[in-house]
Amino acid sequence: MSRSNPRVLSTLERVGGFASAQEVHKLMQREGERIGLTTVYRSLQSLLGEKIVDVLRREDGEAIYRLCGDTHHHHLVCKNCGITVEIEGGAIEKWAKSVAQEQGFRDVGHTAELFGTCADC
Amino acid sequence: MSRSNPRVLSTLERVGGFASAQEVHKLMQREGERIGLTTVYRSLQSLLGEKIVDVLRREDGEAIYRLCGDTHHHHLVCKNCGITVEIEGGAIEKWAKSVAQEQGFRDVGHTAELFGTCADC
DNA sequence: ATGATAATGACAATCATTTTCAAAGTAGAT
DNA sequence: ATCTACTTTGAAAATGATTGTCATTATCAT
Repeated sequence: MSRSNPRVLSTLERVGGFASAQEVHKLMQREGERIGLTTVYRSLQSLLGEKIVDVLRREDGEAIYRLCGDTHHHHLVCKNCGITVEIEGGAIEKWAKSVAQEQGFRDVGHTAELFGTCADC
Repeated sequence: MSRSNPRVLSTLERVGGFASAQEVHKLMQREGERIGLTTVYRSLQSLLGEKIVDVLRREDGEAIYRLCGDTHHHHLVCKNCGITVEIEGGAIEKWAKSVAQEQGFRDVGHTAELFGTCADC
């Protein structure tokens, strides 16, 4: 099918935080890389499938990506400045599992995000 | 400026869960209401500003709205048939609160959704 | 009724994302 | 090196949600 373009990954590494497909593309262009927007989208999609990157949504709905570790975690995002803290979600995992069982659901996954105002804002 | 159209609100009440602007509009049309899509968007925007509705994002980025009643709850959705169960989220509330405090965040809200396969599917 | 102000909706514009498809690259066999 | 089958690429068009525009319509106090 389609593998992820390594230059996209390395750019995202360099960013060290969240970036949208459009931003990654612009950044690469600015740095002289010749790559199409389509390829950037495809690569990010791939990386997402391989669980190498995480996706989140900005307030306007634009998808933003960033590298994620191999452990399943959640985010605490500042609504004001966008700073993000990774959170351990052990409590959530347990909760999800028990709720699922109660309701007779199988293969239950979950999303959970916290947002607020950080200490500096 | 622009106040929210009460029919939009009452439609959302009737839905009793999440719905996108497009869905609210379609629903109203099906029920014979004559209203423009633009007005639906504006009204939801208004309701959001007045904190009468909550907004969330679907996986594809489409914005979905729901009344934010006084009891905060979560959803367990079947990926296959779409059936939805409302879940009490006391455990999450506590978790969110404690995490927020640890990290020095204020005014922390959260989103949490569970999805899986229901017993009938 | 009149005029000021706000609400409405058809339509066009915007913008992220996806799809299409033909061209370019790659690897392996001969 | 040449041929062939397969994959990757990217330009351009399509899609779909959301927002902007602006003329028309409703509202309401005078």
